[in-house]
Amino acid sequence: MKLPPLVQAFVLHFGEMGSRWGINRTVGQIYALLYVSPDPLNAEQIVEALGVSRSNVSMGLKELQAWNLAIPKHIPDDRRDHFTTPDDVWQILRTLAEERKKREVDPTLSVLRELLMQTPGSEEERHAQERMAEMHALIEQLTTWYDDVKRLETERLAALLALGARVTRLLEAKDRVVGLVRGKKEG
Amino acid sequence: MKLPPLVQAFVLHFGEMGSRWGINRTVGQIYALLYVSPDPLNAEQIVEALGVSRSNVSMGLKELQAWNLAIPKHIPDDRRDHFTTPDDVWQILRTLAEERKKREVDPTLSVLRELLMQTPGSEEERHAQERMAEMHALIEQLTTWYDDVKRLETERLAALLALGARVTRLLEAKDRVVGLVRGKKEG
DNA sequence: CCGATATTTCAGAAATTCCTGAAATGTCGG
DNA sequence: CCGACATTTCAGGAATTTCTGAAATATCGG
Repeated sequence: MKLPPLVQAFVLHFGEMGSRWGINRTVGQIYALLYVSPDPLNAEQIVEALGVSRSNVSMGLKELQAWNLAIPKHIPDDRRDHFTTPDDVWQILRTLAEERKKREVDPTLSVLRELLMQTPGSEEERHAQERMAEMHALIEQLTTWYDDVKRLETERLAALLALGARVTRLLEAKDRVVGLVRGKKEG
Repeated sequence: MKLPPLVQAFVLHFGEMGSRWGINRTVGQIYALLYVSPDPLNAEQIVEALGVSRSNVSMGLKELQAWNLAIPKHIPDDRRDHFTTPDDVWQILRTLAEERKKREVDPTLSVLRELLMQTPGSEEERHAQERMAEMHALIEQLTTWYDDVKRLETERLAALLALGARVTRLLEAKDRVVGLVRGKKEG
């Protein structure tokens, strides 16, 4: 691997973290490389930069495309496919959230739904189902919130994040106002 | 593995999902089993229920304890350790978020900070560092929000979730009110 | 301190995942 | 249709992770 030290450190880190993120080392490294690269890269360039096999790069790119984290970019007068990552980090965040939800949450949600349909055949099963219902309710609430929030434009989303827990103050303020208005009407 | 069908299906699912969640099959299965079990279980009972080796269960329990997802429960007049999962699903959510952040986000944040301190030695490195700065800023913003929100009591947190994207309406309403008040003062 | 029981450690076997090189397939200009 | 190049597929070897059984360690009542 021959890369500027800064880039190399970044790429190696993504390789190492790969296993924790549920991707393999090469995929992590390819992503990191594309992310910091000023221009789209073709497979051969990635092979040279990372020192891995051509076929490994091919598979890695395929996986990144499946995640929508690598996008092919056509370069005029060049037959080879070139790839970049989406450049807006907020878009990357959305993509990551969407894909992880799809892979890590949705299957469980669907299994839970299925199991909750069944009739328990014993007290033990009844209790288990109750616990599954709790888990199901929580996941439903989270995904509903997520489906809602993901539609916000980036600017609003950022504003919401910046506000953080202070939104609750706003909620309280709202409640007070509502209380006031009710008081007026009724009083 | 001899378990009621409902429980078995749940346990097997968690085992299968394990790899996507960054834990191994046995750990997933142990967690699932403890989660739906009405009473704390000891290692031997887990061995019987799952049909895996005693040592595997021992290691699995150790890992779950490191995640704060299995807690030892002393049963009077019994030397053996018994385990449960935290029973409040919201608490489980908090624990999961905290642990995943610690394992999957913090290391990257710290690497990014370090790399951003360095002086780029080329235009390529300068550009890379710029991209890293974008990523760093996003992660900082997310973790700041998270650190903020995680302190909320469950009830408020749930309220916030239930509100979803509608908080933005509240934000707009607030802006209007502020505008009104300003108008009054100034007019 | 002893014996009984519970738990942990750990080396190596088993299973899984990752990576490679070779061959197959695809795609383009001429 | 051919030749040149680009990409993908895939069998099997390499690396890593998971799991087991045996041995070591820990803990308790007596």
